[in-house]
Amino acid sequence: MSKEIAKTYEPSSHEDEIYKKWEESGFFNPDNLTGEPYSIMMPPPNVTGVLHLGHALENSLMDVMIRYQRMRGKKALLLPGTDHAAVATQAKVEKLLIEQGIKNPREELGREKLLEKIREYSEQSKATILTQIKKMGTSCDWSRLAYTFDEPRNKAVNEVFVRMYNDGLIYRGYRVVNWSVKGQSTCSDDELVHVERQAKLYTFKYGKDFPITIATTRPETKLGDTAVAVNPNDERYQEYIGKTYVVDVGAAKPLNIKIITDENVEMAFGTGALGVTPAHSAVDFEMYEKQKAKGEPIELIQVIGQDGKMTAAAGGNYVGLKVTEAREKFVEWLKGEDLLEKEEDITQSVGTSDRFGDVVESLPMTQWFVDVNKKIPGKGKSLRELIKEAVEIGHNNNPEQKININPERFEKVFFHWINNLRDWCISRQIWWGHRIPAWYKVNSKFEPEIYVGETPPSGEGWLQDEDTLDTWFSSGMWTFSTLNKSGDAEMFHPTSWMQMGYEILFLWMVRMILMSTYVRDEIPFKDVYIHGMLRDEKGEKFSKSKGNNIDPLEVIEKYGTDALRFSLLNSIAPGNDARFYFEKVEGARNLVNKLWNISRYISGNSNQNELDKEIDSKQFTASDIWILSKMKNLISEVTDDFEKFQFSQASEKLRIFTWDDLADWYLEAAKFEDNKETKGQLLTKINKDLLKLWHPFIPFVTEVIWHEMFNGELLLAGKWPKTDNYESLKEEKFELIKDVITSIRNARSENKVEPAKKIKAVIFAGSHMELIKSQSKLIINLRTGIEEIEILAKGDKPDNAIFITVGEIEIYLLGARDEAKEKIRLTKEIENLEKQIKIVEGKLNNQEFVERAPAAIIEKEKAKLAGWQIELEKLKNISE
RNA sequence: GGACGAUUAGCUCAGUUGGUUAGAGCGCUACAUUGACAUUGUAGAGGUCACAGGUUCGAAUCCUGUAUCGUCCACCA
Repeated sequence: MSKEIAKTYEPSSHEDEIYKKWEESGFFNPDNLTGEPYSIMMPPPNVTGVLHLGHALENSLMDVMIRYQRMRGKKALLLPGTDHAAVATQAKVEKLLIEQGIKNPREELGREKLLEKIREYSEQSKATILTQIKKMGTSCDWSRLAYTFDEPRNKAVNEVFVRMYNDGLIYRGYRVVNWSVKGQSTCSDDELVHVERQAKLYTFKYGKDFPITIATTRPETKLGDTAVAVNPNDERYQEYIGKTYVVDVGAAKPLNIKIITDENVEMAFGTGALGVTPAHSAVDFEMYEKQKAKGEPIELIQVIGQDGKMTAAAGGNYVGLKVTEAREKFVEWLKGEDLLEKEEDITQSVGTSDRFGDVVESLPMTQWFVDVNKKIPGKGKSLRELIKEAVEIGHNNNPEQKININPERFEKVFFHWINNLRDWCISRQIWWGHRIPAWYKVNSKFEPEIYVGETPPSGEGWLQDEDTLDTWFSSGMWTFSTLNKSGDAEMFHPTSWMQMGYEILFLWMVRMILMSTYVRDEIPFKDVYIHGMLRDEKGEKFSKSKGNNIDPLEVIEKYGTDALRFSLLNSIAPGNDARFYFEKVEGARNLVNKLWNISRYISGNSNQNELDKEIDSKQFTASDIWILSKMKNLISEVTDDFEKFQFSQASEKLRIFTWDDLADWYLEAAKFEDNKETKGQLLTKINKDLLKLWHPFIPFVTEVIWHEMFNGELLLAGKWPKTDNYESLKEEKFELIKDVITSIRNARSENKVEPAKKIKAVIFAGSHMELIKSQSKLIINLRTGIEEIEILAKGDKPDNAIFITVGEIEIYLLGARDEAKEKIRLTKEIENLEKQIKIVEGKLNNQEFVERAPAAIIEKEKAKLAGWQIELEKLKNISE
C-alpha cells in the first residue's frame, strides 16, 4: 500500500472497478473452480419493479455464504435469475395502463398487444434488477442467468405438466374456486390474504313453514341454496333428515331444500344448522360432491356470475344486481315476510386477492388442478406424502435426502400446514404466463376431444387452452430447471442451501419440494435458512403505499455496499424480523473505515521483503502471544458460526477482534515494543487472515486492501484461513497487563487527575515480578500518564498514594491523590467486593451446592473467592 | 378459534445444550485535539432479564399459567 492512500476509505471510487475485476476473473463461474460442488439458487426476484432492502438482505445472505464456500475450496455456484411473476406483473402493468387512460387494457389492446406491453415493462425491470444485484457485490455466475419465462424454463414447464397429466396428477375439473372479479381470474388458496372486517350475521328461515332456522353473512347466496346441513348426532333435527322442502325465496325457480347431515357442522354454533350453497362455497361444494357419491344428490345453482353480478338463476328481481345490492334486497324481503329472526354485528375474516385486492368470490368453474392426494403411479405415495416425507424422515426414507429447516421451529409450522393441504388450482385466466399445453376440438361425431402434449397436435381444428399456469408452477422447478447446461443437474442438484423469508415458506418452499421429489426423485435442497422481514425503524413493513421504501442503491451511494451488507448481516437473528436504521449503516461504515486504517498502518510498519521469512517465535512478546491465540480462536469460531448459519454472530466476533483486540490493544502496544521485524511479519500475517475472514461480509474493501497490499491473486479466490497456521499458545499474561493498565486509567479518572499530569507508579508485583518488569514500557506508554515506574516484589506501602490492586499485584500512584475522591473510590470498590464475596460464600456454605454441583464449578467459585478475599484485605488495610 | 413467536439498558438487539459480577451498537455523562483512523481515543452511568408459580445445589435460559404485542393458519355458517 503506497503512502498516498487516502485516510478514509471511499467505496464509490472502488466498487464498480472491483466488481468488474471479479467478473472478468472467471471465479464467479464454478466451471473454473475445482473441489466439491456447492450450489445456491437465487430466489428469483419478481420483475414487477425494483429491488428493495429485503432483497438486499437476501443478496447479502446468499453472497456471504457462497463466498465463504468458494474460499473453503468448493466448486461454488450462485445462480442468478428473475421471475416473470405471472399475476403480479400483469396486475402491475394493467394498473399502469389504466393510470395512462386505457380503461380496460385487456379489451382495448387484446392478447398480443397487452403481452407486448408487459414484456416491455418486465424487460426493463429485469435490467434494473440485474444491475442492483451487481451493485450488492453478489458473486453469481452470470453465464447461467435464468428467467422463469424463457425458453429452457418453458420447455421444463411443458414437460412436467404433460408428465403429471399422464400420471393422473393433473386433472381438469368442475369445482368451486376462488375468483377475483377485478382480475377476472382464479387464484389458489395460498394467494388469498385474509382480512378482518365487520359484517352482519342474519338468522332467518326460508319460509314460514320451513322447520329449521339458519344463519348467514351472505343472504344473497341463499337464492342458490339447495340443502340444509345438520350434525348427524343432533337430536333436534333427527325427524327432518332426508326430507326435501320446496321454498320460494324469489329465485328463478322454487328451491328444493334437502335436509342432509355433515359431521363438520357444529351443533353448538348458531342454530346448529347450515344453509348449503354448493355453487358459492368450497365447503358446501364438498357436501354436494359427497351427496352425489352417496346417491342422494342435491342441486347446484349458480346465482353469482364471473362479472360479480347476480345471474338469471337468482330470479327476475335480482338478475344483474351487484352482490351487495342483492344482499340488501334479500334482507328487505326477509323482513317483509317476517322471516328474519335476528341481525347481529360480527367480525369476519374474508379472503381477498393478494394481487388485485378485491374480495374473492367462490364460483363453480372448470379449471386445472394438481391432485395432492392421489397416489403417484409406481410410487405408491401421493404428492402430499412426498413433501411431508422429505422434511420428516428424508426422501424415500433416506436420511441423506432430508431437508433441514433452520431455525427448527418452522418445521412445526410446516407439518401443521401440510396436513391442511388441498388440491392446487393451477390455471389462471390472465395472459402473462406459461400457456397450458392442452388443446381442444370437437370431432366429426360432435364429441369434445382433448390433447395434452409438449408440442401442438397435428391435424385441423385444435385450439389451445386460453389459460396460463400459476407462477409457482414454474418457480417450483427453479432448483433444477435452471440447471440445463450439460452435466449441471448431476453436479449441482440437490442444491446445498436455500435462504428465504418465512412469508413464502408455503407458497414456494413446498412447491419446490413437490416438483423436485416428483420430477427428479430427490430433494431440491439440503438446508433451508429462514430469515425474517426487514422493517423500518418504527417496526413497520416497508411498502409503496406507506411511502417508507428505501432504495438500496441510495444507501450504497452514501455509505458503500460493504457498510450496507454488514449492517444487514450483523443485525439479524435467524427467523426473526429486524429493523433497518441508518445509524446501523453509519456504524458499519465506520467499521469498514477502521479496517482500512488498520491495514494502512500495518502496511506502513512492515517490510514487504520480510514476509516470506519464517517468523521467529523467540522474539514474541506477551502481546504477540496474546493476539496470536485470539486469532486462532477467531478463525475456529467464525468458521463454526458459518457452518451453523450464524452470520450475525460471526460478524460480531470479527468486529470485536478487529476493533477492540487488534486496533485498541495490539496495535497500540506494538507501537512501544522493540521486536519490529517480528512484529511486521506478525502484523502482516494477521492482517492477511483477517481480510480473508472479513471478505464474505465486506467483499469490496477487503479486496481493495488486498490488492493494494499484496498485489497478487484476487482475495475472492483466496483460501479460507486455517487454525493450523497458528501454534497453540495458551497465554493470559497480556490479559493481566491489560487489567493493570485499565485499572490505572480508571483510578486516574476517578481521582480526576489532569490528563497532562505525569505521575509516578510504585508496583509490588509479587510473583509477577518478571512479567511486570518486561511490560513496564507498555504500562508507562498506554495512556496511563506514568513517567516513572518502580517495580519491586514487595515493600512498604508509600504514603499519600492512589492504591490499586489487581489480584496479588499492588499499584501505588504517587502525586495524584485526591483525598476525598480516592476515599469514595475505595469505598465503592470495597462495597462491591464485599457484595460479591457474600454471594460466593453463600454458595459455598450451601451444603447442597457443594454436594451436587460439578467439581469444576466448585473449584471455580473457590478460586474466585480466594482472589477477592486477598484484594479486599489489601483495600481494607490501605483505607484504614 | 388454532398454531408459532416476541417481551433483556433510554433506543435497536445478541445471549448455542442451565454455571464468573447478564453483553454489544447507538444514545447519554466527563475528559482527550490529530500520533493508522475524529468515520478517533480514554473512563463512566444505566438492567428485579414482562408478571406469577414450579423444577433445580443453581434459571434470562427448562416447565405451567397470566398479560401485552406480532405473524401465520382456519369451512363458525
